[in-house]
Amino acid sequence: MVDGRRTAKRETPQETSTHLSQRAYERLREMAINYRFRPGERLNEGALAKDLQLSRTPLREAMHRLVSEGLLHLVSGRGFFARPLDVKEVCDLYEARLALETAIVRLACSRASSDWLESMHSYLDRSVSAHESEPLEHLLELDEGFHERIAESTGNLELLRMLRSINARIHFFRWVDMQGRRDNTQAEHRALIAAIGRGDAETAVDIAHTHVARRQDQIIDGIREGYARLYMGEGPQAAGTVSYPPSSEDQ
Amino acid sequence: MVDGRRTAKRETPQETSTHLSQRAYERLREMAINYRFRPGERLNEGALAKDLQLSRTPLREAMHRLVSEGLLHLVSGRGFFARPLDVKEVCDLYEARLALETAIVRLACSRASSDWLESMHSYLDRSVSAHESEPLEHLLELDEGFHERIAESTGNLELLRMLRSINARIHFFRWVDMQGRRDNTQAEHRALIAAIGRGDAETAVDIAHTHVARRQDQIIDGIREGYARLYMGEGPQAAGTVSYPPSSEDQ
DNA sequence: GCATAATCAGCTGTATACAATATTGCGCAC
DNA sequence: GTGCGCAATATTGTATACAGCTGATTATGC
Repeated sequence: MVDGRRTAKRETPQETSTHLSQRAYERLREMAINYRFRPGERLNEGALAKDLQLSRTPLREAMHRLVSEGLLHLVSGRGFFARPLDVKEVCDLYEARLALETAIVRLACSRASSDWLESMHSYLDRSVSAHESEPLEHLLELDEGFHERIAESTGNLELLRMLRSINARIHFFRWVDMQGRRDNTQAEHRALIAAIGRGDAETAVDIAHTHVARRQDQIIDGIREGYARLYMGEGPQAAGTVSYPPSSEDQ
Repeated sequence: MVDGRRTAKRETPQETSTHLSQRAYERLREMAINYRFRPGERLNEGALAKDLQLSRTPLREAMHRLVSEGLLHLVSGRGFFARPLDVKEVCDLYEARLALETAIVRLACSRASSDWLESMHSYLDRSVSAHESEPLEHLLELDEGFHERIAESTGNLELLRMLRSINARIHFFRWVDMQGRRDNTQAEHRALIAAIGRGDAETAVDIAHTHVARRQDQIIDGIREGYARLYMGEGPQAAGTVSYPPSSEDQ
């Protein structure tokens, strides 16, 4: 009666990762990023474990990692919570992203290889062909990919890691924001790559700055809209305990 | 025979944190930051758990968090490893720190309150009095504290968090570096605060940049020295399995 | 009826059990 | 001696057991 689980796992043959805690991490991360949990919702380990078909041990390991990444909260004695919709936090993240992106672009200007420039042009070509037809989600991924590739071009894995971590946490808000206006960022992206190609740091930084900062202005509205979207109608879960946020400190 | 542990815990009365996984996290973090483990060393969960007087469950939870923070590595099927001494990684971290610090100082210029400026002056006064007498470790903490306070002044918790994370990972190398020369950074710190106080972003950024970048030059030597220090004589552990590094990619 | 106390179910945090895998040590051929 | 294969051993990854705490619900006094 003990070992049935381990073999049952094999019944679903296309398991991607060997370890359950890793699988749990990936799935929970996706859920947290997209606010599949209601903001501030308390997460029941038993129920989640059953859902994901594993035991609480690897589940909790995954959850601890997500706490480190700011995607879940842990309250002593009360367990894990989905991150709340925190306006201050999102603003901080946007500001941090702006700082990062600026530094990354500046570095890219002095390091971008011609191979890389070529690959970016073809990346943008592919993005163009995708533009109006694709679902929003995919367009956003293309945009994130664009900026992460610039980070990769610096060769600095830590900057890339930080950018990815921030992108994960603001992903949902950018998605909400994009629903309002599907504006075309293609031209700006081209100009940015051109400037990087010329090694023109001042222009490149200026473009990147404007590009990122423009959204920052609108983001607070976006968060409000996100609130509405999650609590009215189309929340990802059916009937919900709208439970206690850990209520850190602000607003 | 099962419940003895829970009460045994109380025998050491000055327990700071309620949860064992939290305690394990704090202790392991300190150990990882200071390379109390040999670089790349495989960490035996059973032995560690016995050392820390807890079971493997909370220990592994703590370790997963440290993996997220780049202080441990996890290799599928082989367990947890101390981070290796990775020259490329440390260089990346220094570069990222430079970028962060620049952005932080720029923000601080437009946000620093007079209260904050006053508190910084008294912080520097206290640091002066400590200077030549204190152990290196304490001087380094003062320096880290100085920079983290500037980050706090921006009000941006994410920038602060990122700075702290980086500082933890380069702490050891700064320590090694300081052993070479106990140079006086007081004057630069004063000048930096003064520039921030005037809202003079260009000067402030320039000071911060020089201040951080200067060390970057010397850091590679520092890492080499760190190698020597850890492998020759004074390693923190007595007789050791100098076992397999996960051998990521470089050098 | 309202506030407070007592009970109870549910959940978390930790320890332990156990199967599968990795590593070590040994014998043996060469 | 050196390299290979196999047995024994150790260690990981996961499941389960269980004590104590949290929050809720019911009971009780006024």
